[in-house]
Amino acid sequence: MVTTVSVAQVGALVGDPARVAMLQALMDGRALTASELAQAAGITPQTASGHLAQLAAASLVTVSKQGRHRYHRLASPEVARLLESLMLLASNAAVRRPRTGPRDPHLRLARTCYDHMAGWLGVQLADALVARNWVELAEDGALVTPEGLNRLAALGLDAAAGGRAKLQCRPCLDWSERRPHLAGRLGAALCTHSLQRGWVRRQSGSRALNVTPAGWRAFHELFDIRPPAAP
Amino acid sequence: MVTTVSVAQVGALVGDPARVAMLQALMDGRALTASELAQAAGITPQTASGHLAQLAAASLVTVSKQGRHRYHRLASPEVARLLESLMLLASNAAVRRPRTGPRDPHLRLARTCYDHMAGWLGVQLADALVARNWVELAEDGALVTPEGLNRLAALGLDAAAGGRAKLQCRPCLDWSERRPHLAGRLGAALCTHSLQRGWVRRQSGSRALNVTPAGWRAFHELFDIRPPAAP
DNA sequence: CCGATGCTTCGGTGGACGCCGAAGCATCGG
DNA sequence: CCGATGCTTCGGCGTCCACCGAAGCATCGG
Repeated sequence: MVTTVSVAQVGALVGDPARVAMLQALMDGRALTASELAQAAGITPQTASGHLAQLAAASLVTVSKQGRHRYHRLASPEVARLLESLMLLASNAAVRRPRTGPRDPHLRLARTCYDHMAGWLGVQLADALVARNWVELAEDGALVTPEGLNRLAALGLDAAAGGRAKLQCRPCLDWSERRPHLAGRLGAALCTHSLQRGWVRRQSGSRALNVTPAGWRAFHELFDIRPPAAP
Repeated sequence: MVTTVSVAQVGALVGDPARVAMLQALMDGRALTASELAQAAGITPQTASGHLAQLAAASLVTVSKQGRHRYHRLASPEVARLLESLMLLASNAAVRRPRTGPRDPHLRLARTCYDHMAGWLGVQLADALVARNWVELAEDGALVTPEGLNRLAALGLDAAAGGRAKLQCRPCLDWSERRPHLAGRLGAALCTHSLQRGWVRRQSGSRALNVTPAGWRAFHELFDIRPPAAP
């Protein structure tokens, strides 16, 4: 097993609290400077520098220097998916810790998960599409039904995804809700579509998404989603 | 970030060569004894015992005792997927190591990947279904086309998957071939179907699959797949 | 040219953990 | 009842590595 050592090396990289904190801070796809990441992880810049060098050497993050800043971002969506898997198993491991995921109510309501929407809103959207039989979701795979393909195209979702029949889909188990939401191209298309129409807005300096009044109207009309009673 | 520590703990578990070797040995879904796992990892039984206790405490593996043996298996498909992600990034990190994956030619030709088929055969099957426009595969999601649903049902694949329209699908990047193969329920159905019809047989004590003469005939007739020239 | 800012490298310290030998419990076979 | 097998716990050793202070380079603003 030659490759085993490599696998363990990657594992060891995500086995340190400081490094994981930095990677999680990058999970929305933004690029952050070394100092920002150091602060996110609660360590000094010189320690962070060492960690970032390791992450870059293993191609988990990429660096681009601009002036005296060095911007770091996740090297690929695969890294984001690795972190997803990790967070999933982490909360499973904390046996019956009822309060899963982040505490910030904004984050719990709606947030980005790399390129798609997660949180309460993400799960509601997934449920709505499943209820309409546009999509089937299993733990381990998703299926967009023929009807769903037509309806989603009629909504203009295919434009955001690059044309008809490009709405590949995959389930992504929601970190805070512990139920699947939509990822893959369909999930990404839903997210960009919602951002373009002004249904949701990125909350600066965070992965949280704010739902606008227009957004609540649209989600209600299209998917019968109302603001939750108890946030 | 309360949960961060948990995430790092799981990461640390997959950051040790011995533990990763044991988890990889479990990746085909079989249950193995502590001694077998110790041998697979190249460590003494007492060391393995400690590792397995940690893995069990974190719910990455489950244990069931039978007589004086204790059988260990992966606790859930999510663990298998975590390892997939890890192996993927690990081979990426090994910059331009041309020879990816295992060296055993049997493993490279065909093997199980938890519940579906991987290796050369798995990738060929995926390519064939994509070429027939039954399936679309993207890096980050899959789509079974309406035509594909009908054709796969006609082959009897839905029976193995539990009924019509239960052929949810997801892509899984092949470890040795570095190209996607089919996972999810469709992938699992293809695998059980092939096993039931005697097209492939499990090679005992390994994740490798042997393709039978009948299998080569079937794969050729249905998907125009022939044995590779250079194994 | 100079100080300030962002980031890195270097050295030394401390804690964590993987490893094995030895010994202790269970279970099976006879 | 006995020895053999499978697995675990315990203790001590060795190593690795995250951490920070201090110092060294780059870049920006003036």
